[in-house]
Amino acid sequence: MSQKNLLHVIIDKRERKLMEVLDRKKDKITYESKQLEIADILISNEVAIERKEGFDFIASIKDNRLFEQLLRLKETYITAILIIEGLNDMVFENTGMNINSILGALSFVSYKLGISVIPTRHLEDTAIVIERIAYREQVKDDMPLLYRSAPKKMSLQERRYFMMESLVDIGPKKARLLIDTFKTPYDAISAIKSTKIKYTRNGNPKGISGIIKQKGLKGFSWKFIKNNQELLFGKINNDKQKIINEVIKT
Amino acid sequence: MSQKNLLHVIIDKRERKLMEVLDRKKDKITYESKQLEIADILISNEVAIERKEGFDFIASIKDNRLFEQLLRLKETYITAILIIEGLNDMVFENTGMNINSILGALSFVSYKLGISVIPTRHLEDTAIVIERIAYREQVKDDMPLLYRSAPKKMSLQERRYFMMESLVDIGPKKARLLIDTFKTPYDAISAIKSTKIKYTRNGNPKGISGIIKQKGLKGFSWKFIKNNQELLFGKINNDKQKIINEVIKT
DNA sequence: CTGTAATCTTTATGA
DNA sequence: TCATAAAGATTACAG
Repeated sequence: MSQKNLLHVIIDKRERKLMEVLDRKKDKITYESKQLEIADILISNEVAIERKEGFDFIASIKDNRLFEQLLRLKETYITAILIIEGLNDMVFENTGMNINSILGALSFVSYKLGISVIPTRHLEDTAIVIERIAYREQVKDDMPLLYRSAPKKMSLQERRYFMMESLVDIGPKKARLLIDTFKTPYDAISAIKSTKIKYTRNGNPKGISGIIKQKGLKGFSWKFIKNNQELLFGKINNDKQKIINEVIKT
Repeated sequence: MSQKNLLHVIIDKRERKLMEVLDRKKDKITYESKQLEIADILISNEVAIERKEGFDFIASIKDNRLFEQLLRLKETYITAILIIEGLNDMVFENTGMNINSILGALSFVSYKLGISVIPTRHLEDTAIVIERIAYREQVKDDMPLLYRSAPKKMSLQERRYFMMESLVDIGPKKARLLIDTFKTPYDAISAIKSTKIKYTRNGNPKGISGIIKQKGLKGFSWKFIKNNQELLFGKINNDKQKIINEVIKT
């Protein structure tokens, strides 16, 4: 399998060691070093690789770095590949992390995120994999029998959920509920704006009134309204509001 | 996270050992044993898993069994998963096979065939992976999506900046500028709402008019307004708006 | 990612 | 009707 055409890839500046390994394969593959923002290795405009060493893989699960990086990778390139290097027994055991979490993350990335996971033993293996993939993409490109989903940017809808999650006292569930009910962030925020806190005769807050209540949304109570009105609209004169509520109270 | 719903999978008759392991997880997952022609484990009508132990994985590369099986798997099920079990250094070394061939096959299956490869250490890991995937497919179908782990301990002001950053075509600088100018997210969003896009005589968008323009904020173009109005308020009838803008154009 | 702890909502109950 | 307690969800945090 002689390769007349030299393979060529782009490698992130920080991957010094990988370059050293590739230097020993000069006759087969060349590279250029650039400052890459998203991937570690670029095979083509469509194929990008993120490389993670075993320990860093685990660490990146904890701080959510892994999913952020991989989602960006997937958004940007048609084919996103994750090479996990040296994920051996030792790595699994020498982390205070739950095995379920590690395997769960692995499964999620591979089967739910649709990112190609390739395990290797060490950097030398990784270099081989890179060379193989570059060969397929750049030389043996005559095999188009695979269908891969086009890069998927975050949809508007996802971004709307996303936006509501920057409120306080909220998580994915409530964020979704708000957008699903009110359709747009503006309408959701307007709903919060128009919501009033009800008070008991003794002056204790108890429940809310307004469109959110009317729609029967669960999980939104006076504390949520109070905190988020402050966030969204600034300090509110609660005394004044309280009086009003006394009057309009049903 | 109590699982009221019991997970259920179908396992090929020959996978005796796997069943033994799953028997110890009776409270979480049940299975039925059937004669399966194509896959080893069936999670649903759409998701099927092929399980291969390290040595058999290598052996199946040699005799071409691997690609035959996996291609059939991919043809039959929407999501095809390959669990490679115990592919450790020993397996790599104790086979007369070229390392390049093994890694090449691995790469091919994962990135070119588009099959989800999940490496595990042993059968126990495999059982966990099966349970995790079944859980996602059968219970957690209403995906939490990608949600950003919003920094919970943030001052109100920081959170306002943060909220603006979930707009499109914006970064930390513009987000800050918006809040510093309009004080609250609601006022900032209202400013975007009331902003109009100006058009040239030929009907091409050019510049904006409104409070944002008046305040002299830099970096907010008609594209920014258009994209974020869509995000915040939903589709806008641009034709109608265009006409209005023609009239009010300064 | 997962599992568990902390927190908040809602429902139930008694005064 | 209000206040309190228990039950049920959701979110926060650590690993």
